[in-house]
Amino acid sequence: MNKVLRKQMSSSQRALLELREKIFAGELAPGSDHLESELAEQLSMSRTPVREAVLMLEGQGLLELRPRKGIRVVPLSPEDMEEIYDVLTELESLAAECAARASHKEEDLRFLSTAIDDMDVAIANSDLDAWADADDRFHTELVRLGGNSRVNSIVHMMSDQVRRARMTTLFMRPLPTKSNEDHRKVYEAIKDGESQVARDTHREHRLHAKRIIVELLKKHRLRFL
Amino acid sequence: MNKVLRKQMSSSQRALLELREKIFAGELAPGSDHLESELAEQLSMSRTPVREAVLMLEGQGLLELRPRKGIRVVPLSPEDMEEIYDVLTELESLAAECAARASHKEEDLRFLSTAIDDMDVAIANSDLDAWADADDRFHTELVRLGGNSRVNSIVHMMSDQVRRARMTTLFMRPLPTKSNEDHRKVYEAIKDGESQVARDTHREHRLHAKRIIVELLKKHRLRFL
DNA sequence: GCATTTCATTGCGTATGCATTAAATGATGC
DNA sequence: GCATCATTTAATGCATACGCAATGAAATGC
Repeated sequence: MNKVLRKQMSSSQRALLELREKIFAGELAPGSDHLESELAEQLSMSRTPVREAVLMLEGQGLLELRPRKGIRVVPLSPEDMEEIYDVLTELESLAAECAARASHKEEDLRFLSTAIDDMDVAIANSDLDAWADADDRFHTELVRLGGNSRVNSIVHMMSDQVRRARMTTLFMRPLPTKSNEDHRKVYEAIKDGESQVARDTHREHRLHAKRIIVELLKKHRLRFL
Repeated sequence: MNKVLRKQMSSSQRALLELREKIFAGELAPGSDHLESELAEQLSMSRTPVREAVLMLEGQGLLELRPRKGIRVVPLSPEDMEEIYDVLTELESLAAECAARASHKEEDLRFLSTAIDDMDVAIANSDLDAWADADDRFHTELVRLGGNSRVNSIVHMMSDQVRRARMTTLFMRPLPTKSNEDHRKVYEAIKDGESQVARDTHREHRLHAKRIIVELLKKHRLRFL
């Protein structure tokens, strides 16, 4: 995130952003507890804006407020992952359906196709970070094209909740070579306005991804991420 | 809400509850703007806990913060209603599917069947308030039985967002006599563990309800509720 | 008149300090 | 030793104060 933009930001905004980053980076470890005053010092500001940021992050499911026990970075159990993937499956499928129905012009779908191409390249280079980035862009853009702002924000919220865990599992699973076929099918369906196909294809894609992740977590006995 | 419990509540909690009530009751009108200090005075507390409550309510989509313009009670357009109903359709269908798959014992489903019976009674008495209450309980319980805590909280959030509008439309539409047939079908499917039937039936039920509401809003040219 | 600048107002963002209350510690009785 | 109660500690919840910055009004220039 741009440091220049940050200068003219309110302290609460800064707290929000920096806490998010620290959470995603694992700098604030999952399951760890922190005091308001401690976080305030880390961010070199008073408790007030920190409290506000923490409240918002609690609403987004990233922190848990336990008065006098500490502010906990919520850890994810495999069951939580299942919950989240189920929500993502339903809402992204809806988004795919709506995107197809909206009959977008091909140029509106450029971001989507670029993301798909980037994933191909990333896989060819075995570049997992690049793949994850492109995959993120695909899903973000898909949901944006769906045009439902609630779906959009919920999906982003859920994606944020699994962000940390995703980084971990990404390097444990086999290269997602086949997954881009699904992405292409979804793309084509949207382009051709085949809403039912878009929906069903994406749904299958997501259900499959969920199964892989859940088995992975079970196999490696990862209880909290 | 119990007044005794409220005594031992923190001011922020009280602010949260009372603002919610005022919003649902229309005492804070949709689209209206308010200053922090104004709300603080109404609730006879300082700005600090009000700010905290307002932040949380913003996160729940009930308020919109527009610094120096006022805190706006977000109004719902017909498009917003469509968005919300679409989310509810997907997530409640998922919940129905999961509830069926979870193979609950019949006694676990008692709340559900009671709610259905209550709707029958309410319809027989043409008691719309009682019907709305029972319908609410049905959907709440359905989602609870689904066992996905994220689905649960999202559905509650969306239901809160449409709460006001629902009250209005409720009295404009014909008595929902047929709708209880759907509820019963969903109930039976859950009891018998037929997850696909539960899902599809509830989905149809919701899609139908959405169509009715949307047409109603169009017909009456209700632009903001 | 209309546009532009200046100025006053005031709502908000943040820091700070105090009151509250939950947890931890120690004291007392059994 | 162990349980119970008093005491201490310290983190939170809230009120308050203050400065900044945005907004609207007034004043000035064109």
